[in-house]
Amino acid sequence: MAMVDSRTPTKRVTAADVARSLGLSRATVGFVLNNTPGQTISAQTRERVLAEATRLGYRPHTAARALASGRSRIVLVVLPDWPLDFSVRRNLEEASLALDEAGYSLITYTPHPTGQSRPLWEVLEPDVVLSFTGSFTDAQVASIRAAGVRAVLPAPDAPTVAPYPEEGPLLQVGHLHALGHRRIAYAGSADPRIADLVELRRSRAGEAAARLGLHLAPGHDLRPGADAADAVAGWRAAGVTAVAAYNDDIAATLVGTATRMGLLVPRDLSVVGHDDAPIASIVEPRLSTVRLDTAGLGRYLARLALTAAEGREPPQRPTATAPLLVQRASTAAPGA
Amino acid sequence: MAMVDSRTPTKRVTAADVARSLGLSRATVGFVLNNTPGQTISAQTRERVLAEATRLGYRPHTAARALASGRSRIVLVVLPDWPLDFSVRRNLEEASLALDEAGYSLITYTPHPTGQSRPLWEVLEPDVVLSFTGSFTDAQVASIRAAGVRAVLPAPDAPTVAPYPEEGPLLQVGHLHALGHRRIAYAGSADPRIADLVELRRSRAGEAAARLGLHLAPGHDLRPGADAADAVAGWRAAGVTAVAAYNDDIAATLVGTATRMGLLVPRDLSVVGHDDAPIASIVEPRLSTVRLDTAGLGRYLARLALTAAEGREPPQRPTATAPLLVQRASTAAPGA
DNA sequence: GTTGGCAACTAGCGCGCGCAAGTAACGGTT
DNA sequence: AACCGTTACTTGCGCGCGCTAGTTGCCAAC
Repeated sequence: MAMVDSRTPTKRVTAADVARSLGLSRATVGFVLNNTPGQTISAQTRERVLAEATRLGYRPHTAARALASGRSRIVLVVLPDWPLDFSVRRNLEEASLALDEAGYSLITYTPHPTGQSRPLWEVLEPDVVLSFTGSFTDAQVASIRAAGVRAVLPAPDAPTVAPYPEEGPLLQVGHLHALGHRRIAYAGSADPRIADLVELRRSRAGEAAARLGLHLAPGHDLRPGADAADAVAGWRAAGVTAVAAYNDDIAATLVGTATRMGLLVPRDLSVVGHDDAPIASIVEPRLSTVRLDTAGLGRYLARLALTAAEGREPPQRPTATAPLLVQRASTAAPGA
Repeated sequence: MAMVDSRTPTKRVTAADVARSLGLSRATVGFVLNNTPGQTISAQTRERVLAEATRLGYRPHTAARALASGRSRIVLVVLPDWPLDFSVRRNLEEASLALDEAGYSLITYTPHPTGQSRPLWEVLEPDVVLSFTGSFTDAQVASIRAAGVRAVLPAPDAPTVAPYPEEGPLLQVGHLHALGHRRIAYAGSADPRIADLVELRRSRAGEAAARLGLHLAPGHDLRPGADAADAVAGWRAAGVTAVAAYNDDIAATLVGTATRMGLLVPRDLSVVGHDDAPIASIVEPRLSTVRLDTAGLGRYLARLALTAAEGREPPQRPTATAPLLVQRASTAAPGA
């Protein structure tokens, strides 16, 4: 039982310590700890090494390993400037877990708009730099390449790999239609930084409506937490009975506004969210929403990074399962 | 003009390359590039080295430097689970810039709720690990220390340096008391990962109550999104008219539960949150909450990290970080 | 003329690890 | 008996850098 004094930090345990303590050579210890292929180590020795390593509390020195092997086992994910949706963050967590299993670490990085500080890819020397939004500027690619990073994703010459098929709006509209709603509107987010994604989801919702023989009532772009009384009043006047929202924040904002106006959700207005964020089950009434397979998407992202790190072929289309509509209390038949 | 072929990455330029190209020794180059104190280098040589380094595109190898010096020049900021609003992120950017000027890099890290993957402080071996929320669990501190990190902020033995003095609960209880509430309870989070922080805030609330001549009614630890009908019913039976919540998620969960039970917030129950998270202004009624003033916190954090990294005395605490009670619609006088 | 001091460097070790090359022992083959 | 292949290791170099302990030349002081 090794008692660690927190005041005078004990000198770090190296592979040489483990070797010395067992009367073995450092190389043998290294072979065991790395499972180096092409090396034959007796099962007994392997056991002893592993046991002694844990007993002494050995932790490989990342910098030394990176220096010797030339690979940092770091995947740097470059995030956009705008605040990330809940689903995106879950996605990243999942990717991080998957990478972790393979011995890689995922680090996120939001470049400064000013560009004043040294980009993280110069400091960390990651094996892979991956843009979450699926694009880098030419200057960024040049900078990353100059920093010695082998794998940049997406590769400038390769087509963009869209992690999200954006089928959520289809489920939203389908759900509302199935409940009997015929006048449906789409509520986007007014945040200009995600205008593209909002537009994409809105058009997907429009397509879904068209396929059902409807067309969407005029929509509004809202700001989370801001009062949306005008939008709600407008929809009511236009006979809209249900709204599909860009995400759960927007949906909850709508529900709050409607309640404040004396309306009853879902009787007077059905609202369906997107992402199944925590807020969806916190607010009253709890939000019907779309749950994405963030785990599947995250794993896909991880495999993308892994194959790039090891110079293998990128995986096929994401294996993520289709999104799922979670029905809760914010949607019902019109007037019910 | 060195043309870099993006396909076959050029071998990296080392300090030895710079030295060889000038007919100098590696040590001299190192002294110039590091501005090593106690070394006398002629101005001319210094110029030549710097010029040649930029000409060849020399970039110090972070891992090698970390290995040799024993310091990674990395500051790891541990972020909370909830999404950060824009002002907070701006503060982090500010901190990052300030650290960058001092040759340090700021890396943010959000630990996974599951805790399944290897924490980043084991991988990066940062010089400083800094909790943005001002608290670590004992397990976290132990893990960080075990990873060989010298400076952990806030230090467990020096709570006075914490960026957040945890005065929020004081404001919460004071606010409820001022509204006329005399039977007040505290609602914690049942999440075991933040048990310490929950306990700290709860005891702060208890102290505040005692100072006002009250003592807190028995509390409950809740789970965000889970129905808290039992807790609410118990409080009602005990004559509790107001609840201070650990954070806005818990507060919103309480408001939702109460509404579902047919109670009216704040008439039948006042609820005050903590953090002024986005959800606080999304739900209906909007939550009275405590806003932690993050203005200037970024630069303060940077200075805090820097002094810790270099073993100097920590700076004084800026007065700007005093928390603020934001009154919205979830609190009122009892029965009002 | 010796000494001492200082400016301006250089030689080289060590950080911890990965891995190529070498070695010793042993059993089986020709 | 010589040779080979396999197992189970060991020796030792190199990754790039920080930094201590020199070394050299030159000039001032006694």
